[in-house]
Amino acid sequence: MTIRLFNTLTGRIEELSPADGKQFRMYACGPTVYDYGHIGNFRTFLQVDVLRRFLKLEGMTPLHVMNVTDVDDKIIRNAAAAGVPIGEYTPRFEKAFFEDLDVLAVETPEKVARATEHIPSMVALIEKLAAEDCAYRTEDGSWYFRIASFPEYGKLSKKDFSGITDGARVDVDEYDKDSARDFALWKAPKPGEYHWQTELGPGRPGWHIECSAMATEYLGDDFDLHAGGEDLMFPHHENEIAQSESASHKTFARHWFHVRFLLVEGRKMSKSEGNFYTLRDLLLKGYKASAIRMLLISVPYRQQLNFTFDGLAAETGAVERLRTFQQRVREAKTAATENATLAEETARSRKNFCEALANDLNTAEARAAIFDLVRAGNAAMDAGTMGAGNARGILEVLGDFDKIFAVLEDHDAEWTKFALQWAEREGRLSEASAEVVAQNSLTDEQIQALVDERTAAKKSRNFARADAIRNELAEKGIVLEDSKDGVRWKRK
RNA sequence: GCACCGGUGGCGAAGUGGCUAACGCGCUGGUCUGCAAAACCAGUAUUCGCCGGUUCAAUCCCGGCCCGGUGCUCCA
Repeated sequence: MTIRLFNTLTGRIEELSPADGKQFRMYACGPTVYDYGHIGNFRTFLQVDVLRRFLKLEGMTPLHVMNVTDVDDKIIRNAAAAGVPIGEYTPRFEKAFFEDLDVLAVETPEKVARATEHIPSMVALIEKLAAEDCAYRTEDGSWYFRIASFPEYGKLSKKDFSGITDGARVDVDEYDKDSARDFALWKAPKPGEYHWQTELGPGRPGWHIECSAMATEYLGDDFDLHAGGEDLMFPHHENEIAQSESASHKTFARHWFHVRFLLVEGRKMSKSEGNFYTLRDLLLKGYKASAIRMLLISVPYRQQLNFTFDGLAAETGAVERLRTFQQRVREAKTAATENATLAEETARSRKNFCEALANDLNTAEARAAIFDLVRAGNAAMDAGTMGAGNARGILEVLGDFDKIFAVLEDHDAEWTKFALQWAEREGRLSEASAEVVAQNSLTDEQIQALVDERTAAKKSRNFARADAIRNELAEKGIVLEDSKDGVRWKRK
């Protein structure tokens, strides 16, 4: 199937295919590991995950490179405040970041590249730029990119820089608003600052050169797609293009994929608004990992997403419905004859699902296609008209759905427990909601023992005792489900 | 200020120049149950921010206005 995706560079929806016909080479800007990731960060990583998973479903092999920025102004500042070298400051946040990706079922890219481990590539690239007369050194020993040497500057973000002054420059990542100016490639160390001793002189790399150097090292001068959050379009990605194309004289990334920001309860997420949430904040509040993934995925990437707690609760229910359905199809007694209508509906669901994703990654429609199948399947099972072939077909479609959405397997309880243990280690257990703590105050074995006692009480028609146990568990957020073949329980 | 995106039922949200305006949650009714819960089924927007215009026909195209958001500065 032809995959069509919006390309920021051309402003059009275009066909997506690997240049070499087989391996899809993509680069995605990763985290700056100076703090825990927030849900806005993860929306971007999740949408890139959906993209790479869909490429795989369509038979392509991704070669996906992601950087980890482990040296920049913020890291230097925070590490100094904590009184440790940056090399001791970043590992815990990098570790936390990858743990969070696991929680959200985000696949690990084929290659993860740390900035501090690629200094020589960056130095080589800057030397190349200097040879091309696109980079120059200043009195303090820093190196800058000469924007005036790259007439196409602004082609990604559609900005007009024709009036740019040659030689105007800024030396830090964070600076006061002025005009766009030459950006730093290499920053000379301030007194006492950590630095590398290189052919360029002592210093550390600028933020933009890192991605250019590492993308080129692993993917070559030109590759299929470059991804990131919408805010990175300018200046970060614009600068990457300027550096890379000035050095290689080739088109850097053919396709640019930008994920829109999310709002929280209708407002921009910010610490001052009090609506700033890390993944771990949400787990400690009792929201399930699968619901968070589902919510952040369900709104197409080019659309602003309004993240709300009502929405999160709704997605919990939606995931539950899908899981219950899968379980029911697996265990259903099938009819002797196949249901032609149901087979048709199953095929249509699968077709709609793929077509929706192929159409600029419309996850909302893809998801709707699966719920259509849930309804049709349940109705057929109610009527006792689902054949064994029907069941196989439905499970196959659910399997494909889950290759993208990855929410059917239930790891929620273990991730919640993981977050609680982390909070305990960090002395942050007080941030957990009372309900989450209560839910995890009993072990699975203790719960099962109570459930068994209730079943026995029911059998001897001691409903008072049975109801007392049910209430006791309910108070701890544990719900029971009576069915013909026994009792199931779960943490709500 | 300049540039850009969006405003669809109680909430989240898809979509289309004319056909029943998806889907999830919620709500209401039903099936099931010792009673519940869970599960399942069914119903649930004559209407798509406001005002004009184009058109035989507009929620969808054009213009203006109002509201929310984003970029222009570190940010996913």
